[in-house]
Amino acid sequence: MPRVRISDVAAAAGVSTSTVSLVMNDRDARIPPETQARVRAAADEMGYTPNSVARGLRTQTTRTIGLVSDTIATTPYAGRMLAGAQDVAREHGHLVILVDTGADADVEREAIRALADHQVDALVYACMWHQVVSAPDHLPARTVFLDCRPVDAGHPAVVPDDRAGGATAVRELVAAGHRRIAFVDVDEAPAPIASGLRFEGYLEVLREAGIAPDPALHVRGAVSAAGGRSATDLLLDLPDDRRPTALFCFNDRMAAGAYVAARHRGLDIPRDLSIVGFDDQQLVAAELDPPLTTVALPHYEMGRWATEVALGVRTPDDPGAVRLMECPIIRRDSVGPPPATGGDPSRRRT
Amino acid sequence: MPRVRISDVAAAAGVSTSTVSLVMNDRDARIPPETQARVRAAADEMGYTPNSVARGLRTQTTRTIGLVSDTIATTPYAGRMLAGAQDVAREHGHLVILVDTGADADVEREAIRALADHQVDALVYACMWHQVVSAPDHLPARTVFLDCRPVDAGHPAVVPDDRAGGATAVRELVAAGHRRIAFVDVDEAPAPIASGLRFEGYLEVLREAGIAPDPALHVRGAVSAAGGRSATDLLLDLPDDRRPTALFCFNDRMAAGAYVAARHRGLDIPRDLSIVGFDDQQLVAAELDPPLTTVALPHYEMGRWATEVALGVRTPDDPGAVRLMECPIIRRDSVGPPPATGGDPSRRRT
DNA sequence: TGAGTTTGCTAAAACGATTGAGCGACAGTG
DNA sequence: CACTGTCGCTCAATCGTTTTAGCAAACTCA
Repeated sequence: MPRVRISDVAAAAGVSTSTVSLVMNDRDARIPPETQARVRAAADEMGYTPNSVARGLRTQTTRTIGLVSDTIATTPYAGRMLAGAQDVAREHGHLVILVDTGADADVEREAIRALADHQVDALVYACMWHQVVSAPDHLPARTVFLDCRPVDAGHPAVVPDDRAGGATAVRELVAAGHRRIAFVDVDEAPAPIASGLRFEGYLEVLREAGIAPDPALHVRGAVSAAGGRSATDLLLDLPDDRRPTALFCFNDRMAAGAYVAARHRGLDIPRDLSIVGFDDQQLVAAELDPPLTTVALPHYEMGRWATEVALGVRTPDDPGAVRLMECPIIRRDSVGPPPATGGDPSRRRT
Repeated sequence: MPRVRISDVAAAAGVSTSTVSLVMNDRDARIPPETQARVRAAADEMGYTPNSVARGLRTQTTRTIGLVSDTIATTPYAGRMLAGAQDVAREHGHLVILVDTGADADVEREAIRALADHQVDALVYACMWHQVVSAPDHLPARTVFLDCRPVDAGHPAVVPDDRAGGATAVRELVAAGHRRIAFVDVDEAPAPIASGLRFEGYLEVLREAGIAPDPALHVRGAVSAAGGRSATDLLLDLPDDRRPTALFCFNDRMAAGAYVAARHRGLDIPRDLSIVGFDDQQLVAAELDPPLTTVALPHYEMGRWATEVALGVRTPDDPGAVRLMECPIIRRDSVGPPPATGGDPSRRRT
């Protein structure tokens, strides 16, 4: 069965297509209720909804937004950004056209072009993780950067507040009574922005608490469980009086490695060692034993924010500035008070 | 700067819009090379690309496909289906409009409507995991089901071959020499389709190998590490001569729980116990220690297949039948030969 | 030379909505 | 009664393409 057009409805209701359009869009109050009712009845009856393509051509607005990302879709990591974007789009009657460029510049250029050709009303340019990008050319006017910031401003951007997140993590540890707190960092080059920022937060809280930072407590490893494990081994090899009682890990996967390292020495978490991670990756943080206390990346909220400003339903408090989104702490069971004695902890598990 | 239209190019090249269109679409061989070159030069110069909305209206084809899913985007699980769909779409010059319904029937209905209004050329209806769904009404003609099968046929569908996948997993264990192989199943009600199918594969291979199935070796637990752990505990509590030497776990998360249970008894994997999982969830399978041998769900391939048939660039070998996609085994380090003796394995770790 | 064919292009009609201008009927007013 | 306003609707243009039909000139051939 072919689609029903506005002219079909018009014929059925005995009016012109103009009238149908006017009624369907509530655009002319002068049309008497009876006629409105008649039109609406006909439309419902026939299951009419306007063809978006035709409408788009006429109104120059398609009720779609483009979402281009480097690898958001193919990776488990940041799906909730997409969910946030999606939800906002739906709330405002928009559809989202997603294109995952696989971080290929040619694909990206082509995608942006294609989205422009499709007349998306807005574009959100998303990255997998917090980074600085050189904004591609020919971006639509309404473009918002998500989880990345363009080198040259000009478009709104939202990223996680990694510094504050780092501070939150460390503050949790300090509040539990720890004073020897290590930062299990990544050793990638160039260092991810998040790394430096979280470290800043770490130092800030140490300063707040009057704890002198010990360079030996800042270790690095690959971004993986294995990397976290070997970095943690370095820490646990320190002499008793310098060994940390708590770890702030760059992310949950590295924290998982820290668990392994601790377990291999018979250390109990959190009795002998407290750990806080970052990212709140369900599959790892919640499944660890004990479940990991961690700082969540506000992916969903960032996705919402970006889409709201792209759609123009929200204006940045401080246009021009990069919006920092708060990273909340998720308390689970990997943080406790430091062990009473500095002595060698039991090698037996309870 | 406003978009450049075909009429701008026509003016610049000193021809009519018809000619420009004809040239751009290679539709009339009678236009002499010089004119073609002139038109193309003008178009390139001005950066002209046709407005997809206008073209869509005229040609009744938008070069977009709709992808509606229950929760594919918001969950780490099946992102690669999306990637497969995306890649195929791009290869054929299409864009994908994604809508995640959150498994809400109203949202779904509305989304399908909206996609139809936008005149998507095809629709793929994706599910998070292999299930039977009652196909919603008013689906576009070119609809394909992905990772689910409609109760009433009528549209092509593709799902993983869970039975064969189960067989593959168990065959791996049999090949390593195991004879007492347990199936750590899920205990959800109703049981997921995959559960029954994988169990069938399990039984099939046992039969092949002349091994009598032992009902005590079929245990169940919640779909989580905790569930896997407690189910495994049941198994490890069995008397020595009935205790399994190998586990086939319903999925990787449960396998992770099995690791925990094994470790708590001082069992080494794979020396004392071999384990194979299912799903190949990177974050868990690859990060376990030792890395988990598992059977992969062919999400990417299914996404590709579904999109190819939706786009009409591939026709199902057997239209009407549900396409079963092979689940390949990913060999890592959690499978080894059974322990030489049936005696009590060491409680010390190496 | 004239008829037919080919060449090189264009006019104009779609596609299906939205929307500003406007028209006829009627009511109200002076 | 003439004039103005309002009401209830419609006309027709428009958005930017694609595509069919076809025109005029050049060419071919008998």
